[in-house]
Amino acid sequence: MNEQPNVVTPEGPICDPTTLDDLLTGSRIIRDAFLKTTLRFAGRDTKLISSGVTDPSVILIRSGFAVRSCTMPNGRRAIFDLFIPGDLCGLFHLFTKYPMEEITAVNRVAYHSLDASAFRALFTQGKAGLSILAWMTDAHYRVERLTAAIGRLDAHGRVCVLLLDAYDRLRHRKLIHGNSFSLPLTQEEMADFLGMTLVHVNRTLRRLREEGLIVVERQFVIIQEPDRLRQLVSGLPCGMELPEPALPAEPRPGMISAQPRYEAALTNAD
Amino acid sequence: MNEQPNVVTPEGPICDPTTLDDLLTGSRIIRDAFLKTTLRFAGRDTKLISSGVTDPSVILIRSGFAVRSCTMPNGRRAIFDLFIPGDLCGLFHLFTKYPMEEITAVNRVAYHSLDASAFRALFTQGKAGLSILAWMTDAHYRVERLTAAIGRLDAHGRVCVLLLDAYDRLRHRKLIHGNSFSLPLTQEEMADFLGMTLVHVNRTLRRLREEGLIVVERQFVIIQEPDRLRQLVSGLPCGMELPEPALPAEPRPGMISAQPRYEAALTNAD
DNA sequence: CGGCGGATTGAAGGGAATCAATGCTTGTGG
DNA sequence: CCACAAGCATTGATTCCCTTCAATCCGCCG
Repeated sequence: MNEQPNVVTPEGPICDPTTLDDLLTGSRIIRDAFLKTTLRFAGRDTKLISSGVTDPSVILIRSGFAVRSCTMPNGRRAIFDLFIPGDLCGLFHLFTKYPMEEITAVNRVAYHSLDASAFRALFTQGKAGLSILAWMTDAHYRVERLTAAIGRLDAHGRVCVLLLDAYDRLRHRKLIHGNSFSLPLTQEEMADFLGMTLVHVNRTLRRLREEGLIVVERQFVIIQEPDRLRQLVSGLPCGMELPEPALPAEPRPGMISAQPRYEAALTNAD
Repeated sequence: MNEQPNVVTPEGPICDPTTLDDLLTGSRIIRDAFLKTTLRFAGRDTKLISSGVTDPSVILIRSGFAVRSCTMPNGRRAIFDLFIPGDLCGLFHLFTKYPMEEITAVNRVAYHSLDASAFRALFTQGKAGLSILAWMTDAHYRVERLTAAIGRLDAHGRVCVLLLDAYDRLRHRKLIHGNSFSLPLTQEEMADFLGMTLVHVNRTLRRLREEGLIVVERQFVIIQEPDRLRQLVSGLPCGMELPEPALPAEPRPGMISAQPRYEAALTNAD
């Protein structure tokens, strides 16, 4: 039943170099299309895409965080994905006239948006289609990873997955460099993400702090033992670390200093 | 916090008619490409796509069931998706050289397969690309629905989701017509799907039977109160009911009788 | 007939939810 | 500048759903 040993994937799942190159090209086309649109802003808890809206659009996040979620009749909420700066969201609304899910800013968010038909047009432009596919694949892996975590890990493990994943994604996108970062999620939001309750998230965070694994204080996270964490959550499906074209540093001038400070990059705080 | 009433989506999320038409055209191209390849067979517990394999391919299921899953170091398994006849699987392996996940037959499965590069070629052929996108979207909705169920529903609700979804998908594909069908999953597999234990799946099934909602006996399911069930699990993200071209009825001659029997269609049993 | 995989059921324990109260920040208005 | 309220974080006590462990049963196949 457990015959297969931990097949450690060598450097993670990644396709061949030529395809990687195509993906980068495609992503540039997409990025440029978004950058031509005006930059918009949304405050905390604003819906970037509402549930039930007729013609949803696709969004490129420039700064800030957002989540994809839905609320059930009993009032409980389930969060499926966390979007960080540079992410494309709403890809899965391309064919749905009335999405059940919504995308909400957890933060002050700066973004560009393209309506579904304009985005579908992109699809036939050179390598852009391939890139869209890759973005969707990436998003899909994140949900699968989450599903596995919620279904087969206890509270301790789930919180580790959430924090470690955020850490890794922010690092991969070069939005942070050290071992700490700001994560503007309330404990209730973490709970909705991980299929737990606010109270239990709190207790679990305390335990993690006592164990010296991770410190979370206010909305500031310090990853103390990345390697031990990574070991704890091994075996879950993992993403692809797609190549990504850099975004022009910051939407608003004056925010970019010589060495980018992550607080500025992430939360648009002073 | 719970201000939005149950926005019942009128007839489910579906895009505009012209796009629907394009999708159907695209799906036909894809279907034909698969049908040109030889038909293969796989027995129960055979891996259609193994984890860690270098160049995974895409598969069209002709008959039988399969699951997408991964096994964690502690020996526990998580199942992410259930594939039924007519499904495309392995779409999310297009860019991953070493997938962590595997696709396993839960049944005797007949299928066609195309390797990743051949499938990627399809991508640029007319509307096929759009169709692939739609297939991925559909699969994505299923996992999100599962995530919400595991995270925010109790055992009772989760089992309902699993059985009702299987029922709806089989019906949508016209593989069954009545209110009963054969579902070749063991209780352990259901447990891995729903983030529960085998024992508790069993108890929950008993409770459902006692309540007169669903009867599951051996691998045969009878949906007794579809409407009450649907109400129980409302609020979850729901799929799109894509238009699909019909597949030629049965891979092996002699299995198709005047009125198709679901046992034959689903399990290849005599 | 014996063995095996799957299903079923019981008893006991634990992890997480629930209920409830208190503290801490932050922002707002007097 | 302070008071107050609102939202979030923290902690305790209790309950219960689900897991774990274990035994038995059933149908099937060699």
